[in-house]
Amino acid sequence: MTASEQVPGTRTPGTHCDACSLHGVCLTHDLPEETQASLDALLDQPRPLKRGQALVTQGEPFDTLYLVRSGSLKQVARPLGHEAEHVVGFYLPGEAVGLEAIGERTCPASVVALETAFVCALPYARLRELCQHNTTLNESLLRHMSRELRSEQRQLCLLSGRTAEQRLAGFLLGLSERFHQRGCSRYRFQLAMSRGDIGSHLGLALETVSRVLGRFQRQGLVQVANRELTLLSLEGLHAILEER
Amino acid sequence: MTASEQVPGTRTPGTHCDACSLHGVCLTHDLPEETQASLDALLDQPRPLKRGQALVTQGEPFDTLYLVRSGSLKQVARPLGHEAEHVVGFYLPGEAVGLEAIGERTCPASVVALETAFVCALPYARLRELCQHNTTLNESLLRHMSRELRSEQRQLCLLSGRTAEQRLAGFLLGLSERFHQRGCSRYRFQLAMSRGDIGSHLGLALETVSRVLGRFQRQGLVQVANRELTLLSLEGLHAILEER
DNA sequence: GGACTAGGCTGACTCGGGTCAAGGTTCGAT
DNA sequence: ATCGAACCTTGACCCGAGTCAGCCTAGTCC
Repeated sequence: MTASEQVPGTRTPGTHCDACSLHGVCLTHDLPEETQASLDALLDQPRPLKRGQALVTQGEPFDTLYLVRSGSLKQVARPLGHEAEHVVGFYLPGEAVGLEAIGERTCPASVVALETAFVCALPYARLRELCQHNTTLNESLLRHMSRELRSEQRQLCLLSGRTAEQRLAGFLLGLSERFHQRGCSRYRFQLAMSRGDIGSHLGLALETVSRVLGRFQRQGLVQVANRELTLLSLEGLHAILEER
Repeated sequence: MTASEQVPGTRTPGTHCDACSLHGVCLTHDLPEETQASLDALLDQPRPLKRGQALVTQGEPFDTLYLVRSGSLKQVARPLGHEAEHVVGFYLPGEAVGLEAIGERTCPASVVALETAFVCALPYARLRELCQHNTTLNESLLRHMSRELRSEQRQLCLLSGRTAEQRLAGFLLGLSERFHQRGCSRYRFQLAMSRGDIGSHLGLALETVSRVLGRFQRQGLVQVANRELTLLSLEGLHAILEER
C-alpha cells in the first residue's frame, strides 16, 4: 500500500463524500443524494493515523464507527487470560470499523493502523438519529452488517479443517477480490501486514506462511518481493483452495 | 434436548409472544408492549420441523427470517467446488436464523433441524416496514446482528491456533453459557448434534472429538453418556481454554 | 557509513491430530 | 426379538505444521 495512487479514497481536506472515490464500497454507496449529503455532514475531516497507532482499544466503551478512507488496519483481540494476540481481520478503504461493538456497547478488540491511514469518524448516536428518518440508510447499514457476518462465516469455513496452503490461497484470493472491488489491480498489490499478522489471522505459524509463500512462488503461482505481491495464476490458487 | 421441560419456548397454538418463555433472549426482548404486539402479529403459528428436515436450503433466495421457538438446528455450508460440508454453527431457542442472508438476498448455507423443532417465520419485508415506524425494534435488530458478528469473531479466535482440547473446552463452555441464558442448567444438557457435527464445526476429526471427550471424562471434567453431557468443573475447562 | 532492530527465510526435530480400520452401541423399523 | 443403519469408540500409523535456532536483509537512527 505504499503506492498511494493504487488505493483510492484519499479525501483531501475540504472535500466531501461525493468527491471521494470510494462510492460503491463504502456505507455511503447507493444512497440518494440528500441522504448522502446529511451523512456527509456527520463526518469530520478524515483523521490521520500513523503506522502502529491504535484507532480503538480493546475494552473501551463504544460510541463511534469509523469509515476507512485510505490505508489499512488490523483488528487484534487478546482473548481473556491469554497473552497471545489474535488478528481477527484486516480493514481496507471503504470498510466500516466497529460494527461488532454496537451490541454490547464496548469494543471487543483493538484496531491498529498497519500503515499511514485516514479514517472518518461517524458518531453512532447521530447515525442512529439519521437512520430514524431515513429508511435507505438504515437498510444500507443492515445489509452492510449482514455481509460482514457472511464474510466472517466464510472465514470460519476457510480455517476449519483446511491445510496451510488452502488457507493462504483463500486469503490471497480474498484480498485480491477486495482490492479489485476498490478499483485496484486484482493481480498485484502490497501486503500491508507482516507474515506474523497473516499467520495469526489464519491460525498458522509465521514460518509456515513464509514457507508456503515460497512454495507458491516456486510453483509459479505468485511472485513475492518483500511485501509486494503479484498473483500469476488465480486459477492455480483456486484449484488449491478447492482441492480434495 | 429430549427433556422438553428443559428447553423453554414451546408456543402452543393460539398463544403469543407474551406467553412465550423466551423473553430476554429473543429478538422480541426488551421491546415496549405495543411493539411486541405488532411484531407478534407478524409471526405465524410456529412451524414444526422434523429431525433432518431443512428449514432453508443453500442458494435459495432470502425473504424470511426465522426465530427458533424450541429444538435446535445446524447451519451447514458446502463451500464452492468442495464436497465436504462444513457446520458453520448451531441455533438454540430464541436465536434468529437468516441474518447473514439479508445483505446478498440469498442464503449462503442450509439450515437443518437437529431434532424436532418449532420456528416462527418472520417475513423480512414486513419486519422492515415495522422497523420504519419503530426505532426500538430497529435498534434491537441492529444490536442483535452486532452481537452475532461478535460471537463469530470469538469463534474465529477459538479456531485459530488452538489445540483440540481448547477448542472443545471453549465449545462446551459456550454451549453451557447459551443454555444458561435460556434458563436451562449450565451444568447438564443434551448435545443435539453428533460428534461429526461438532468436529466439523471445530475443524476436528470426529474421532478426535470422541477421544478428547473421553479424556475430559477421565480427568473428571465432564461426564458423558451418549448425548447427555454434565460439566463437572467449569473452572477446569476454563483453565484448559486459557492454557499457554 | 556503521550499528541496531524488526522482519523474513530456512533447516532440523517433534508431536498433535488426521486417516484408516475394526468393533461396539443405540435405536427405530419390521 | 431381529435386523440394519447411524453413530460412537479405540487402536495403529503417519504426515503436516509447530517450535527452536540460526542467519540474512532492509530500513532507521546516530
